[in-house]
Amino acid sequence: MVLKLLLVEDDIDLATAVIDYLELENIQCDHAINGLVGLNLIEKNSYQVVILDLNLPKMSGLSVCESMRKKGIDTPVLMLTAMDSLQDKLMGFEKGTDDYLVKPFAMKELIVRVQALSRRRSGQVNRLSLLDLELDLQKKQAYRNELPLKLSPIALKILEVLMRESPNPVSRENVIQRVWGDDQPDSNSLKVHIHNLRKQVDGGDVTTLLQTISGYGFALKAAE
Amino acid sequence: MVLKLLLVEDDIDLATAVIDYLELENIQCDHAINGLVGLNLIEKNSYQVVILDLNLPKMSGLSVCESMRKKGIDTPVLMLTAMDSLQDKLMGFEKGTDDYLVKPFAMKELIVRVQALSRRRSGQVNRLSLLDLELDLQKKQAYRNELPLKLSPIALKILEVLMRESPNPVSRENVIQRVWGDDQPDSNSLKVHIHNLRKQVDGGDVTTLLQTISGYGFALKAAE
DNA sequence: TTCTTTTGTTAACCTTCGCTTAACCCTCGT
DNA sequence: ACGAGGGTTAAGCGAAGGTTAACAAAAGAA
Repeated sequence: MVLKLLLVEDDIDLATAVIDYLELENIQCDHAINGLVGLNLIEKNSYQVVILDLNLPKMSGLSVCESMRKKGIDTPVLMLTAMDSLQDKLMGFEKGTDDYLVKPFAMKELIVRVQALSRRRSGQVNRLSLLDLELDLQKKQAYRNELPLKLSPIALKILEVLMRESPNPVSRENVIQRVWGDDQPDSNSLKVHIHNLRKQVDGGDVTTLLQTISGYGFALKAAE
Repeated sequence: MVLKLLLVEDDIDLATAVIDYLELENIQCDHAINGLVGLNLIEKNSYQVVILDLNLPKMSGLSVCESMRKKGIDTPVLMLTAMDSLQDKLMGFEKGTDDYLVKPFAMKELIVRVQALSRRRSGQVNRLSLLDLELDLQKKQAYRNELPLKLSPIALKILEVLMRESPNPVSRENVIQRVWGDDQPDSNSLKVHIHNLRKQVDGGDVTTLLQTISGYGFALKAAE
């Protein structure tokens, strides 16, 4: 699955170095030059992880983090900082930061920390389950009520994304981004795949799990 | 919310120190003396976070982490280590570790890292509440008295605006601006949405929360 | 290779539901 | 009494979502 990050950093040299390095690892990374621009991008697009510099023009990394949390965006945040004082770290965690990295840092460490943050939502664990719905990522096979479902590769990916976020909803854009990455179909392809997925998951005589959140996206959970 | 952790650590002094400190913060913590015992506990019980020492008798922290991941348990893991080499960290992240802490560490930092790890899982990131009225921004779902309300996207937005300002009133213009932005409807649309919102929020046999401030706008608060 | 099967995309069509609109009602103050 | 501010209701429209089938592309099998 495609990783997409946002780096908010005013030091151009550092930023390009990071982005270049990430590219080598096949990780796509947008860049914002200050906190305000960053916050706008975060609201508009959906990222797997956001990397924030602590000291930014216009709006500090902490404020950005605080604002996005208040808006209900819970994308994992990795904070970059020149300082190593405990106080700073504590402050950051209070505002909803997920991890810290002290400058200067090794590129490789940045990568693995980013991956650790995103993994919680993608990879590593190979069996997901929700009630009687199960997904074996090794076998690339899903089951409902022990019975195997017949899912196309894309349907499987969509199911994976939804199960990772369950019971929270995922926006259409977010699903599309995480399933197709950048060459996205320009039609109602998602609708069709959701339809097929639904037929398999909720097809039998069972409680429906795949819910539509009007004007937003979809969620996997038992109806309330 | 009550946090329940497992600490796997062979250094008894360190372990008791940690557990005592956690207790002060009202965090409950089980203790395992070696990797094998730890792994068994992890399988049997369910923890919000597991704290693993890297060097353990019987079975190293890394192996424990690897094993639990292979079994499909995706509880967040915080690894404690005496070493600070990049290699060790990389190795750990590969096996599915979520975070690292180098000994010696400040207790306070341990706490916040544990909290950061657990927060991510339980989705308690953003919830607004006023008495028995709650709004989960993640789930895009509001509750009154634990019961889910059926709200349209616009009603939800209005509710969010009012809850953020509660108990202060918000002017009509302000609500309209924040909900519709620039292409505003030129009719009594707001009236209708408020009406629908009211039906859901104050519909049951409960104290009314959505008050009209005559000549100005609306406020969410208990009537006086 | 060639034929077959699976999978993904597209577009046309249908259905449902949310939003706007307008008409009407109620109440209160002057 | 009547006008203004606010509340209620229902109709209609349009967009969002769901369904279906045809075609294209890719992957397998022979």
